[in-house]
Amino acid sequence: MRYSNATNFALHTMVHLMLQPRDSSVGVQELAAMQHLSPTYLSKILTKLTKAGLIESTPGAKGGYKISRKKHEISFLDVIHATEGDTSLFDCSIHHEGCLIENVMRQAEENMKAELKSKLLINIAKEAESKQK
Amino acid sequence: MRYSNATNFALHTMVHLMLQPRDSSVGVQELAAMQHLSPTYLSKILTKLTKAGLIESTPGAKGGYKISRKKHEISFLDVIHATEGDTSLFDCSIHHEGCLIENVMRQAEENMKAELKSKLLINIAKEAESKQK
DNA sequence: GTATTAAAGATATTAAGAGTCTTTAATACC
DNA sequence: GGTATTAAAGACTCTTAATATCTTTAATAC
Repeated sequence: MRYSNATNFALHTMVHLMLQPRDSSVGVQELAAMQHLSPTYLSKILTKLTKAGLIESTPGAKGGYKISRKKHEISFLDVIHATEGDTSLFDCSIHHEGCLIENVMRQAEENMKAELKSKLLINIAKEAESKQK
Repeated sequence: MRYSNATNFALHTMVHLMLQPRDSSVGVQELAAMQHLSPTYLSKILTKLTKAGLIESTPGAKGGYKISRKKHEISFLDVIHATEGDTSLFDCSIHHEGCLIENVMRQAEENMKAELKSKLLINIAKEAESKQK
């Protein structure tokens, strides 16, 4: 059980976009080159982020992607939801109601999600920025 | 991303074995029938649990599986490790050292694992037993 | 109109999970 | 020792999801 590579790429791209000057779009070629990915592949991931409202896309010449207005509210969990979908880590197909085992697993998952929801990407971006200097 | 079915079956089987009278072995046929699984499939899962030291197997006539002596120390995490392996939920292949994103993900994972380590199967077994009565 | 760029669709490849079948080894019982 | 029983191990199949590429379409700037 592992988060997909797409989630990793998405998180790094999000942080990168957060560090761009206001209202400047970055094309998929540049973003893909940065992470050594093919543009078409990263494009799939970026479309998911766009549909989730985490970034905004403008097609056409001089187009590209930029971070959404919600920049300061975007959490790790938001990105994970966008790329992984909103599925449960654990599903007890045997006992449909009130499975004791499932209750424990679900609680652990909820706590992890709560933590990932409390971690904002903007803080990572700021930390990365100050490290570079 | 989801825990495998094997983990679910393993957890249920463990609880069942915990509720057996002391030193009585249960065969894979019985365990499989209970969960509507084929014996050969469940056997694969049971072998993992055996190798992890969570249950003990005796081959041959009148053989089968029984819970290990560590009965009162076995946690959810122990079973998950046995079936899922000991891999990380998240791996940042880009920045090998001190990736800020990876740090956050790893911390969340560690916290979840700590919680699953604190939850003992024996308590679930006892609760299930008292519910049946 | 032309160049540029995101979105969408079709498709191919790979990896992992799920599951079966067969063979081998160990044990109990006669 | 022989037979029935049962776990372990290996080979193999099937299905699904992730990964990835290529092509076409639509939108935008100039």
